Amino acid sequence: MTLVKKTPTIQDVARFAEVSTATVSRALSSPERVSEQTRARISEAVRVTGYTPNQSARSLRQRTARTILVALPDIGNPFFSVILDAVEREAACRGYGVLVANRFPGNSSGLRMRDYFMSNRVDGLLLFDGSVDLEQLMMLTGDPMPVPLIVACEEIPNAPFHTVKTDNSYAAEQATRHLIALGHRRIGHVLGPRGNVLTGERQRGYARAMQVAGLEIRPEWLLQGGFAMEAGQVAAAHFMCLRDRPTAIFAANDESAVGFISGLRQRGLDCPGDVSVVGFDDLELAAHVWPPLTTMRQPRAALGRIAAGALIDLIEGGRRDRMPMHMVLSSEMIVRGTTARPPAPATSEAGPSALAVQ
Amino acid sequence: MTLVKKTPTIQDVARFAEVSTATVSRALSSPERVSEQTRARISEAVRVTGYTPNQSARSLRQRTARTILVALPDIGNPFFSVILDAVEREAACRGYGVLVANRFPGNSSGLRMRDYFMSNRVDGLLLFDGSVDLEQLMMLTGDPMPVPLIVACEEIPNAPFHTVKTDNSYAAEQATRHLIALGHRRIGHVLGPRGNVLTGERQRGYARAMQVAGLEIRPEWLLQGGFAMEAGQVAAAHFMCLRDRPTAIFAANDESAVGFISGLRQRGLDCPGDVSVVGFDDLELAAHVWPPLTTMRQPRAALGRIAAGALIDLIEGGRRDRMPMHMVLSSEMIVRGTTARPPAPATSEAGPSALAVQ
DNA sequence: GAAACCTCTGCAATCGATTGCATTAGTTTC
DNA sequence: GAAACTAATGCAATCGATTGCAGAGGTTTC
Repeated sequence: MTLVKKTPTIQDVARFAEVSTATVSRALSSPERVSEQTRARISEAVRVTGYTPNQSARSLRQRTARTILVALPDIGNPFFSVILDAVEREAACRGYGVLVANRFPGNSSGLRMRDYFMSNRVDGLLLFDGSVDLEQLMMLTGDPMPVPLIVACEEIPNAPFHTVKTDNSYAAEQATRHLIALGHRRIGHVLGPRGNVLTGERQRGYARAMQVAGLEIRPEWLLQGGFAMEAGQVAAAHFMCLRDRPTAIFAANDESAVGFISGLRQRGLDCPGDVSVVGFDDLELAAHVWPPLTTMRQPRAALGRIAAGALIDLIEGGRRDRMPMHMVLSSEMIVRGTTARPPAPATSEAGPSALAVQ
Repeated sequence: MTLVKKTPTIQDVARFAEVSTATVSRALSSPERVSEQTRARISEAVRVTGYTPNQSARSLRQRTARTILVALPDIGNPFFSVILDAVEREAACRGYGVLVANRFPGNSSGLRMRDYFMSNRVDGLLLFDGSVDLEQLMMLTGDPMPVPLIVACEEIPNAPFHTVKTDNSYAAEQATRHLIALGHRRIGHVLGPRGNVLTGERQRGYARAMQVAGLEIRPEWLLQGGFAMEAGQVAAAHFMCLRDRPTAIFAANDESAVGFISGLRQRGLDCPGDVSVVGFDDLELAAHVWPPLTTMRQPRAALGRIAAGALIDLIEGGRRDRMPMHMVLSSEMIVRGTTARPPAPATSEAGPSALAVQ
């Protein structure tokens, strides 16, 4: 009914409440500084006019945007989208908006982020993309780290940033130990994408578990892979070519695990009958494929929430700590249907050679 | 090296280039209005100072935020996250930022969106969430639709908004026809969530295909479902209880299809050996589960791109057309491994009763 | 050569909220 | 009862870019 000509401003509220704009502003941001009755008049005026503060004006004056920038390598990936969900929730609760920036082809991403900061559109950066150019980033943050920045999930080696991540290496070790505990001795690993930090950490965890158990790591059991389902399928094809196959595989993530299992199936091998497989991440997918996937759960929602919260603390605290802070969340083993004891014949067949090596 | 004390402003550029700020502003936004040499001096000054326009100041003056708000029911869902990806790309290309707003518990979402507009943080709204309160929305858009708004994927019935979506009903009809063409006569449908517009459209398409082919639709073959994998698994449990089972199922989406298939498997039924299943959406998942899922592909990336483009056109065109525009993208049948001819015994068994009904 | 017309540039107001400083009125202290 | 203090409010500058208006200088037109 009420045809709104223009969005109401603080002036309108002030006029209606018969006070100055300064008083209105104070009534809204620090109510204790305004007398009870004036406050009541202003509340009423706000209600009647339907006033909402203009964020641009506020940003301009206060030099804060109440917005964070979330940089992701791939929003389309369910791994990240669940995290983004949690980030958005946390930010919204604390009155912040969330701008998303997906990785761009080329390495222009760093520049794009720089632009967001320079143009005062965002107050802080939540970086999930480890591939951003380090130099561009350093240029962004300057020396005394003037830009609130948290690197999450991925990690930029040797860079002095706050990080929030999960215990990748230890989790990978646990996943491998689960297979060992089941009786597997010949265990392979589908690697993550080449050059990725996480790939390295998970491989290290796998290697440590094998070493500790005194098991052999054959180079041909390290299957080239990646974080996509296709990569898992390709790894399965390579797996089939092995003359001396492992009885279990630790895959770098759930998607490669699922691709790997479906690749096995296509070629007549059963999981977990012939080969046990353990994944990493615990995507929704994992519980619902058949057989349901045994995997290491990464607390993705918690990670998003904590990262966003920490970033906003950083923004509001104004303390640009010299000491980077590292928060590590722990993962959890979720045992489902893709892992089982090794097949009897395979074990006896492999027995001698495995012993011979030790 | 260069320790930046403060972000440079247009004043700094003006001083360096020895012109007024007005000229700098014009040189950047309408270069043809500034002489060649002045322009060169200003470019140089911009380069040296590292100037980037302050977006808050610009927004305040021009009353545009160069930002769109994308409202989603569930960012964590891969269906939407791929769309969001495309939206972000398109928006970025056209110089717009993307703020995301996930659905909030309660029905406060509409108010939250209203706030974004009233506070001048966003110029337009891309609405993927059909559950937003219609009244709150109308209040937002006012009568002559002053707020650029596009409803995508979902649709708000009887509301005069621009829409971008796929041909759900027709696509569902095609999916069902595929099953009929394979020789199935007893075909069931795992429904989407109750009350959802898409659920209705897909069910209608299913019903039309069945009618046109002269096939019976038994009420007990309409299995309660939803868009989640769990829902598919529950539907499979109900399916098993049927005394007279369909030989094929059209599931409302890929996730319910995958859940359904895994539910069948758990209970000893094979797909497509015993039951053929066709899904809807063509998520990444679909190609990589085993067997790979036959499904109707929705052009999600195209949808995101087109919706974002149309919204920005709307914002920039300034033409608040009275006539709502409806863009319909078409889906594509993707035949993979979950559909096959019906099993011979089941067909002969069902033959008489099916004939009797006709 | 006066009028009309460009082209280029600067002045200063403007967008809407915040905030340092000043002012008024009322209260406490000794 | 003067001094000191506190509480509540207003004035006006400020954040940084954009833009209507006007003026300077030059060119074209008749």
